[in-house]
Amino acid sequence: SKSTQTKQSSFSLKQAYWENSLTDQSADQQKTQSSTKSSYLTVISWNIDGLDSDNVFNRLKGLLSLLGKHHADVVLLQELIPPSLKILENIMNDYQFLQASDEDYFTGILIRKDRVQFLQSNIVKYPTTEMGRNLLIANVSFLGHPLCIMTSHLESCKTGSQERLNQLRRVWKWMKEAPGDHSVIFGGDTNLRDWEVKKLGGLPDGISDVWEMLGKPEESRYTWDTSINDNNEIPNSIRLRFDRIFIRTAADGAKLRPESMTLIGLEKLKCDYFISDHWGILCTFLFGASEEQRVTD
Amino acid sequence: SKSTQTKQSSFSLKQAYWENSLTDQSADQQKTQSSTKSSYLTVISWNIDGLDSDNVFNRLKGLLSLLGKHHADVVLLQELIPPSLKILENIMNDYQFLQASDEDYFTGILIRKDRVQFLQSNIVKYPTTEMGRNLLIANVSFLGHPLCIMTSHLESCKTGSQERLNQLRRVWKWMKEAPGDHSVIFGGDTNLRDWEVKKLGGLPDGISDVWEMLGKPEESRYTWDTSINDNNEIPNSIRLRFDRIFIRTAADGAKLRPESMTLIGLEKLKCDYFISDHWGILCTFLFGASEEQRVTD
DNA sequence: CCCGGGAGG
DNA sequence: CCCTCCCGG
Repeated sequence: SKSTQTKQSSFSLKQAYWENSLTDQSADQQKTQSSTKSSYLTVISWNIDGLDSDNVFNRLKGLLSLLGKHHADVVLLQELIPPSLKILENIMNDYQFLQASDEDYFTGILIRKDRVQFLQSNIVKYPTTEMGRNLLIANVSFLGHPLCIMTSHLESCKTGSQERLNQLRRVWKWMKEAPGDHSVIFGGDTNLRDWEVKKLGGLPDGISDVWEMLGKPEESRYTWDTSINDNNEIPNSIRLRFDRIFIRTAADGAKLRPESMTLIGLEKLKCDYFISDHWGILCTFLFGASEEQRVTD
Repeated sequence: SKSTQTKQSSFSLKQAYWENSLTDQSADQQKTQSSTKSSYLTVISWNIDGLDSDNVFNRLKGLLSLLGKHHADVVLLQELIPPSLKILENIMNDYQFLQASDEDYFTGILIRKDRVQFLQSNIVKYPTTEMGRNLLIANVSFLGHPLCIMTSHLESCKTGSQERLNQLRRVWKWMKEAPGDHSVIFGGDTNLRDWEVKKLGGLPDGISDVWEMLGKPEESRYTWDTSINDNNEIPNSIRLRFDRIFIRTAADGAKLRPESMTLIGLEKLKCDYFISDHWGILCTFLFGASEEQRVTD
């Protein structure tokens, strides 16, 4: 019956999320993954391609499996759609959900409740977007550190360049104007091409690109890569670094420092499809002493 | 019979050219048009849209009619094609013809033999053109003044911007490096947008845009204007100053000075079509004293 | 030879 | 959500 199927489906999704969840014990042995006690802040940013209606169930299951496995402190999602959001909310009940809209597709910030304390949130409009895009901001506290978390899905396509750069300037402005005691992390699908950032004169003072800070590792460069990802059936091999993490360290207090960045969602599902046409970014951060100081401790 | 038709057609074209030719007497009364004795140098530059195969005969007849009427000293044509060139050469036998190629479409310089003495010519390649474009140069003598005449059809379309600017730099370089005793006139279809010239830092020292020198007259600004010209059936009204005349005055000797610029080909033919999708530019120049000196003579 | 949108690769 | 080509406006 439909009812039985639905229950089975629901169970299957719950299982995908919870069966892979790391116990605190196993997580403690893996510094790039989160446990209740870890001092690492872990962040995932991922455009989950909610506009693609193919293999939705399998992809959602794959997504839940990876989100359960990594159990990140903060999850930034782009292209959420109402039905998927509802399911994620229902299953990932250890997270607090913030959403930037409730119609069409939108971004969300997921906060792991046992690790991160929610303080307040804000939705910033892009006045000239033609695609309903905006900036979602959450102020939170992590191990006593005030954090400003932001996500956005900047205007898409090459033709959206002008508007995209308007939006990027606005993002950077909000990052710069966040309270001085806050560390600021922006993660999202920027749709940026490198020449566009160059056109703006590069990153503004005080804002850094986490991928660059980590030495531009080639293996986590391209987050949209049709040489591997064939969800969109694009015959040409095109690789772009659409998804980016920016940080601004707090003026006072412990300094936020990126430790690692890896891509997730690289494995094909059994249905011969990827979870999304974008890879996800999994990023870890530490507060406090510099690398040198920490090593000599 | 076909033979009769051809003869009639040929006669019709010859008539179009010669019947409108000004006599020296009437021309002397119109300073903007050329007579054998006039000290005005008259130049026409025109992209005659050889790639449009509609109404070819009528358009050629209209072209010949206008070229006969103005009887310019120098005619710079873009988008000549072999069959049209052959006809023009045959009928306009009072001109010497230079052509930049003999296949596809190409530019030409027509020199009125009783007024302008041909010295030499040169074809300069654009190494990276994807449209077979080049620069055609003629060194001539007009009333004892050495002149360097240039024409080109720079890379077309918005997408050709980068290559077009490469070509423009090359044109300007050749203008600057012409012998110091020569006045240099470039006329052609530059396909330029104003922002592109701005991007290059404006016109280089020593090179002037004739339309600007004449005070930017609004009535001869746009040489490609779909608000009037419907040859291309473009419903949007778009007006661009694609066709331009540049000059560089000689370092020594009499200085070349533009006197007037008007657009030609603005009238529709009986077949409800224009001669070209571009207007032609008719320009007059004078050598010698400045305006003030000449007036007080 | 403008612009934008849609299809196909 | 890449690119190019084609078509209609």
